[in-house]
Amino acid sequence: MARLGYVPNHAAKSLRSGFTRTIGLVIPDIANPYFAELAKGVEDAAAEHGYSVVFSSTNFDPVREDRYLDVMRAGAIDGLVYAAGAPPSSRRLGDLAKSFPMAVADEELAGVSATTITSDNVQGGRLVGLHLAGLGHQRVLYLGGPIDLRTTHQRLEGLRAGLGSNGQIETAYGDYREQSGYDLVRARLAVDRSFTAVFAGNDMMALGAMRALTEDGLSLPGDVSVVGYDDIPLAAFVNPSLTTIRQPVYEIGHTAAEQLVTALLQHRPLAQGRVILDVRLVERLSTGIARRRVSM
Amino acid sequence: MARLGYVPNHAAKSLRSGFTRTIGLVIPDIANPYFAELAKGVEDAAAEHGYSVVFSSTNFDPVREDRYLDVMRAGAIDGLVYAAGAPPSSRRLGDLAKSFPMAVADEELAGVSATTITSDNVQGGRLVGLHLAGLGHQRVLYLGGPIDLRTTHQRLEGLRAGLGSNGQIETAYGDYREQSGYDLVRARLAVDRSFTAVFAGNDMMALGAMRALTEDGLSLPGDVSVVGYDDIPLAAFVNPSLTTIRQPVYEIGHTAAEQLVTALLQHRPLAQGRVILDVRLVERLSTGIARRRVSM
DNA sequence: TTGTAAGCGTTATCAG
DNA sequence: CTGATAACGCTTACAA
Repeated sequence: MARLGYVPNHAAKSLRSGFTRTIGLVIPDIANPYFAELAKGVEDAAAEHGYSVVFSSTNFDPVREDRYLDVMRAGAIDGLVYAAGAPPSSRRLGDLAKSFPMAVADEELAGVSATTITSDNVQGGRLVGLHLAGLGHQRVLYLGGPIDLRTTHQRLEGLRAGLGSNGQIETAYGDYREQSGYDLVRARLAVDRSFTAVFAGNDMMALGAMRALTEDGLSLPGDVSVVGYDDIPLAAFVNPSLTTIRQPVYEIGHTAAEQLVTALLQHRPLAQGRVILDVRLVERLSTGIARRRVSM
Repeated sequence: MARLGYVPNHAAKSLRSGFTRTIGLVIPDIANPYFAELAKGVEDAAAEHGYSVVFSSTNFDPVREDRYLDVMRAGAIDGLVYAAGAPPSSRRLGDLAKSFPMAVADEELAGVSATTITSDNVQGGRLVGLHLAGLGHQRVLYLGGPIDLRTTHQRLEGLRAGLGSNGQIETAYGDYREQSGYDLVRARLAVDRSFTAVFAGNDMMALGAMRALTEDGLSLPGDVSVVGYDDIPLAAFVNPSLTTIRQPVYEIGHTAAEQLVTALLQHRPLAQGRVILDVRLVERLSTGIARRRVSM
């Protein structure tokens, strides 16, 4: 009978069943290609199971985050993929995770014990360390991301391990934007020119670092090698092309949503596990043999 | 009082009121930076009015588009921002637009009389034509996007007008991907080397064109000038940096959602208007004075 | 002013 | 096994 185009009303169905077949996705910024790719993974996984995705770019705006908590409490979504980092403000989210199905992607939220899907940040750092050590680098400038993110420390930890006991690491922390990579390198060059390699917390900061180094008259990778993180599309196009760590960001999003949705469909609580996906080094032209160290 | 954290149930509210305070967004691919920026505009405008956004990347997949029609008919969303171009398959969408609040962004859907928000594609083409004519170019290779999109023809029309009566235009049509720009230029070079400039339908095709030209031993912009369209972030970073038309894509998304949501809030049908936003030429290093024409 | 009842469209349950 | 009924949580209208 109902093949004259009958479609059950969504609101009534939700009211009756308690489920909306919709999940939320919270990210810092959809226009950031890294998170756009993650969103794509989330949406694909959701669609495979008949779920829709409502997304929210928070920009770390507490107002916008709060609005989302209301959406959750109103039962407008059945679960949440949270990939917006860990602003100290949203500690409230931690409590909520206990009672609301939630998968955390891309970052480990301090104090939140939900299923977490990340890539192997320690391994990423280690691959960079091994690569640089293999090229003879011993003095490395590490341009970390936000200092309150765990990934920032994990990548440093890996770098230390990969570089070995002869390595000497200077650290500085930025905010993942191109300008901050530029600023940090300029500031560093003013006091210390002994490093032969820069490892940046993401590709945008690496680009900023390259800009600062080039402006200073240094050649890449002749004088200084640069390594990024993420492998955004830009990385292959800049000059010199950027050696970087490729994160399986689509997979991160896909896995997070997959875990969430299958748990939802089975009326089963989310396992409080950790999924750690592999990363790999993409070797391009921004890294090369270390120059002999010049005396300061 | 209800200030111990009471939040009205969303499904019940929707069932009763008939409105969900949610709009849909249909785009071809969220991982495409152009559409990600558009999505950001949509979400910002929606959030300003308390609306949520569920998005769907269709990839022009008819199955996924059909699923969306059901979501609409189920009343899960109050309206739709459609920015997924005009695949011939979805003519059905045209009928639906008559009965469902829908704003069309970025493209004019043939036969769909909804509010349409685009940038001024004729003007974009004209700016390119004037720019190239001013540099002495007369023979231009136009690498259009999909031939069934109106924008493809509008930009050509503008180019013709801007170039003036001395201009000679060869045309070829691709699919907006880097590879198609590459392929079209290679094919063209095999039969005709008289053009001194290439105008590509988007930046990705322009990059492909640059690759093909460079591989052929031509210098940019010494031998051939290249102009793109969109001004994606990559455009500023490639070598030589790409002269291109900047579309206000965030504005397109924002305006589309704004129109949709305000109409919804006022229980008023969407005006069947056209909003055409201005574009501008971003002059970079991929265009220069036309070389003296070499004989074939 | 405050309170009660009906109905939105489903689905699950229970009686026939 | 088929068919009527109640309940999901809210809002609006009407009665007290």
